[in-house]
Amino acid sequence: MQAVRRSSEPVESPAAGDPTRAKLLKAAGRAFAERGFYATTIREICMRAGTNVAAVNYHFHDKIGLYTEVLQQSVHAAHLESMRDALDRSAPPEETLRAVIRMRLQGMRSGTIPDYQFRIMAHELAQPTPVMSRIINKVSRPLYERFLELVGKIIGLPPSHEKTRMCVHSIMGQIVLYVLAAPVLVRLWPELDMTPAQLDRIADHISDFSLAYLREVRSAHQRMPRVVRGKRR
Amino acid sequence: MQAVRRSSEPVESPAAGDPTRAKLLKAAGRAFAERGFYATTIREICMRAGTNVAAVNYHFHDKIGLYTEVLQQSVHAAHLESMRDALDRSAPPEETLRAVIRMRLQGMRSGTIPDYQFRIMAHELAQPTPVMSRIINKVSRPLYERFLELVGKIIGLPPSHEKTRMCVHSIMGQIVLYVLAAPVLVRLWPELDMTPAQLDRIADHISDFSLAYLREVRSAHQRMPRVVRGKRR
DNA sequence: GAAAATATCAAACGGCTGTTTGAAACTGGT
DNA sequence: ACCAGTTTCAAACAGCCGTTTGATATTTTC
Repeated sequence: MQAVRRSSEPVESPAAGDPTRAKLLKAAGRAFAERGFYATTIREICMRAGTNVAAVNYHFHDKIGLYTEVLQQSVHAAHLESMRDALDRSAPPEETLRAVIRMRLQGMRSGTIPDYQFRIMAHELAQPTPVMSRIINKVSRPLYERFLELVGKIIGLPPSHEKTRMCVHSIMGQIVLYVLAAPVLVRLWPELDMTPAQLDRIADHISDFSLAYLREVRSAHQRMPRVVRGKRR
Repeated sequence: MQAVRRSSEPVESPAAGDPTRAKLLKAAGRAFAERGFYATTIREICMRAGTNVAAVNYHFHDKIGLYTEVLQQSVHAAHLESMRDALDRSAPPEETLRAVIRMRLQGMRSGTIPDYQFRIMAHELAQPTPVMSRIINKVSRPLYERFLELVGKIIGLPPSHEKTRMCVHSIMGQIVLYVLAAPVLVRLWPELDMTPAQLDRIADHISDFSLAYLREVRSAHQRMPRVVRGKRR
């Protein structure tokens, strides 16, 4: 009937001026994080938001339009900025690595925004939606490349070197396990309660675990630096 | 109308004597691995299997009955046996670790049975079904505990020690990343093609990466063994 | 070879899905 | 007080879902 509000509108503030739109985004974020895009129903979102079923189609044109906007707004979340800042800060690289790992794991506390993002990503990994590609290129790639640079600095190899990439993957994997497989881990190890203190202990372990190898690689180069020079891709 | 075949029946052979039952199991395994339990439709399975829609309800009573049997049969897959064997073999623990990691990653080649299992597990992590708990206790827990023993032997700590657990998680995480996040990794690093040769290189990297820290922990104990003795859980 | 048990089939069932509709309730400007 | 523009709402839409039905085909049993 009426001209549907598209994302090209000037208003970008999250909650001001449009209560039902904001309520829908909030409820949708929660719902999508819990059950994924396909399993979440519009009626479920609207019930949580306390709106009519038609509200989604009126404000976001589509179910996937709402989903897109939920992911879009999560891109601009504050914690991502701070993560980028931490990666760009010119502190000693080993220190930066510790800080980033710790930050990522603290973002796992349930109810936080990065927690939502991670859960949505878990659903995307299992059942990709057409929206995923954009998010990867916008969010994951810049972080990934900064991570490559950071680890490359630590081990003394170019960022695009295969070994640098594999080291980054090893660190990412350790973090991702606690996010994606948390329910399984808790079942295997009931004492794992994910309190802030335990998350810090886990973060420290991941740092220690990873730095042991990274230092080994660096000192191996410093002893015989001629072997690995070709900038393999 | 008729007595529905239940799993208590004596016949357990996978493909003999009952073509449509076997066809359904095969098609369902593929479909569930690709799209998960909830997103897979009975009609889709039956179309792939070339049977009538009612066949699923006749042979397995339920959609979830079929799913349960698919998971059940995957438990008895041969590669799990060989994995258990490898973990129980009394070879030097570091060697065993290398072999297990390599085995797990080679099982990632698409189309193999362990690949199916991993993909189904990915869906379970995102959207658990009531069937998951049983599978975790039957499959994951024994492997997890053998893994704890193996790593505990390497670092010289009891299997239930927190550090042992975290080391196991660090190794698991590195492996799991390549399984669960493969599509994202390929997008971030297009040269990652998952050929058997590359999978072996990745497996070797994970072993090297992990053993660097494990050896560090062991030698730290050997130098001052009094510090960490209390069998924390 | 007739009777009984088993297996397959097309068709339909109720229920839930995303989306649309057109009327009603608001809103701010003059 | 009026009216145009915007937002809400109950109701309905077509379509797919898992499951059931009762009739038909197939196999087994004696």
